[in-house]
Amino acid sequence: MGWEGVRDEVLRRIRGRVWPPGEVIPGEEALAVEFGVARATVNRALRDLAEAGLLERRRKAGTRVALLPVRKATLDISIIRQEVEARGEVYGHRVLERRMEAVPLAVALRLGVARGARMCFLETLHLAGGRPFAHEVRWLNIAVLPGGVVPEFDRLSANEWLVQNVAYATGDIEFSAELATSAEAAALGIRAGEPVFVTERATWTAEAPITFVRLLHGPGYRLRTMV
Amino acid sequence: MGWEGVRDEVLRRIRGRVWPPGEVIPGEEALAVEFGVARATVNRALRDLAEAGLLERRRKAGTRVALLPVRKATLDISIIRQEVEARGEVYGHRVLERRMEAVPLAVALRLGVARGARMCFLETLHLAGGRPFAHEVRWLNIAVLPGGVVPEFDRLSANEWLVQNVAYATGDIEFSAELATSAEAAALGIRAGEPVFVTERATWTAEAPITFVRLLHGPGYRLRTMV
DNA sequence: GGCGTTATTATGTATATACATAATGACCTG
DNA sequence: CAGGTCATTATGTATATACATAATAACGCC
Repeated sequence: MGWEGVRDEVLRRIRGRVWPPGEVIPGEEALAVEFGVARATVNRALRDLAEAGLLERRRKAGTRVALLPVRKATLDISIIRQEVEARGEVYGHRVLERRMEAVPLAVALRLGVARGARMCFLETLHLAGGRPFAHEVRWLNIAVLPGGVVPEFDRLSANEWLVQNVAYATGDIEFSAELATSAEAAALGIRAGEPVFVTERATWTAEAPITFVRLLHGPGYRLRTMV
Repeated sequence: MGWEGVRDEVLRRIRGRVWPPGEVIPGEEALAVEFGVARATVNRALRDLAEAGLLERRRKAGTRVALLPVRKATLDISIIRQEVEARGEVYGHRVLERRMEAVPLAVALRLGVARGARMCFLETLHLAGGRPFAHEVRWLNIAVLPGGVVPEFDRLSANEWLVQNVAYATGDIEFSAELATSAEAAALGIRAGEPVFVTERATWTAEAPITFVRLLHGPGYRLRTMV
């Protein structure tokens, strides 16, 4: 039995309430003997379940089944083109606006730059099968662009361009529900006052902020994940 | 240097484009020699980065920096009470409805039960500091309840009760933006036509479907995650 | 009994070694 | 040269062993 086998058997016992929530399960050594594997193999299996939030492990105290399991769902944050193509539709995008602009206060706070700092403002419409799929508003720190030159983004979307040309970065993401403004509705081809699914994402490296994006998906859009 | 040290150094090289996207990085053996650690230690570090979506690993082909990194953001799916208490507010909940009902077609499809199957219908309001926080509509398979008896859910919310009394389960989650109906708006204390953040979650075990929940958060609610 | 110190213990990590597995690329054959 | 076969190779996993670490439990002192 490999580590996945051990994991599945432990999972079965948790689900089957052989080991109910809150209960301390046998130690790695004991399980290794029971399953006839090395302790390292048991460790790998239990570590995996702990990372998934089903077990809580503490040195000396042992391993117990999580009382209130904070399940961890993993979202795949993909590039919009991938998302559209995964639906079997043809991807396209149009740059609506592209200029230098002082960032709004909210964006400045989110990215940690001085208020009034000048960044590249981009407004883009992403298309799926020729129809509006998502409306994007983005502020981009030109300091991180190689050579300080802002590309046209007419062939490659800013998202994709950044992924391929700027260092891998960390960031945070916020999802919310809002009402489309009339301008946003017009861009997305929906009526004003219809609900939009908003994704806001701030990205930065250790050295500098990179970009803040606000992405709007029209009614019917669903973000899916498995637990 | 431990495995986290190796991971951080590799991450630094990826971010610093020492190893640009698409490039094959040195093999585990070579890195182990360079860093002065065992191959298992390098393996642990690279595996971690691969799980995060930054590296792509294939036997024989080697390890390369992801060209289009599908970043994996982990959402912590917690119990609503925890979420409210994490905001420093007092949690409460009220059961609005509780009856047996034939499931709507959409729910039947989502849970994989026969259309028209009878399940327990629950309508609940979650409160934060006495004010409406989320509106919950739930269908619950009574077959999975120990003894087939439906609890009152007046002390413990259905969510929490299920976590503690029914086997750990798998499921899927969908997030979307919708407009509140007048009934929903009334329950949440908002105006009809305001946008709501919708979380729909289906849960089941290998044996049977457990529950389908539709959770509505009013305007201002934000789902946050880090990448 | 209260409180700080120490011993114990389960998990965490590191290592060398060995073999398994999958995918590539070279080779061989028709 | 096409196409299938096989050797090669990097990662994947398993193992025994050793030591590190954190947290508890036991101890002993005042």
